[in-house]
Amino acid sequence: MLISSAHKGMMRKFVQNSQEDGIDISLDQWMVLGPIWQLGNPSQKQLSDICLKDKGSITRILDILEKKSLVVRVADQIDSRIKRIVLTNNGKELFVDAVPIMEKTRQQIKKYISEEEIEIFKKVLIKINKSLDEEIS
Amino acid sequence: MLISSAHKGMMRKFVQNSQEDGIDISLDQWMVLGPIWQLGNPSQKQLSDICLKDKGSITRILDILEKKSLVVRVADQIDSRIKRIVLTNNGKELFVDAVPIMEKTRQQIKKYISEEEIEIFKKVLIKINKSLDEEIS
DNA sequence: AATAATTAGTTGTTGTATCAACAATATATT
DNA sequence: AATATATTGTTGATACAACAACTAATTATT
Repeated sequence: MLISSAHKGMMRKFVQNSQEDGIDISLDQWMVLGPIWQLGNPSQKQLSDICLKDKGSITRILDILEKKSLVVRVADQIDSRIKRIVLTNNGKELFVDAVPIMEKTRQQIKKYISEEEIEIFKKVLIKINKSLDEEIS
Repeated sequence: MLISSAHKGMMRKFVQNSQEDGIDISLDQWMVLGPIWQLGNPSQKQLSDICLKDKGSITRILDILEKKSLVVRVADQIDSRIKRIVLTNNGKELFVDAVPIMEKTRQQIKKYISEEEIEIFKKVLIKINKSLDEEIS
């Protein structure tokens, strides 16, 4: 319950901050856009692995990002099953604009939390994720 | 990202455990069913407050729960705007069956985590939620 | 008592999630 | 080379989210 609430709250906060700065993007769209930036021109498969989202979800988020002309799909020359995702100039701009908002949100959230606490917090999250992975396999 | 991943993983785990035991319920449905049990016959407003969900979401989840005949809506005698949510016998049964699954899931997740770590983890989550509340008001 | 403001619940819209079925292309097997 | 298997992406179904517009009923105001 607490996790759910914190998770939701953080998402809401980020979107809210973005809108205050006139950027129209959802957190999910952001969470896909980020990895596209970092990975170069990833395939949708890579994105779905990194973003922890279903292929189907990625397809639909990319549909939206493409409609907003932030991104284009380019068929891979070698393996024509693969579509590589390329940021448009629009997309790059938006990304650059959004970075400080991300940072601002992070600061707002961490305001009352010490470094040690954050370390332990992260450790626990990682452990939780590890336990879950174990059971799945 | 970590929080998102842990949150998703835990939800998945619970649903998976439920299905293994032949119970067909989503975590969201469960998260509404629980409070109905605890609060007696709550109004939908109470549910939406406690579950941290929109009124609209509650309406639709209850639609589903009613279709599965786990729950019925009963108009309040005094204030006829209010609908009180009542568990059917089916609903009560399912609830009782699901409790040990919840517990099992909790144990699986906490396996490698010490009590102290959990305490700090909770504290951080509460702080995060508090920071977020602050900014909203 | 009549009107205004508030509250409870429903419904529509848009965005997203998972799951499953499917098409197209690549790779492995024999 | 022909068939079987696996992989990538799309699509449809169902479940959920936030937000906003709306109805019906209750409470406050004047």
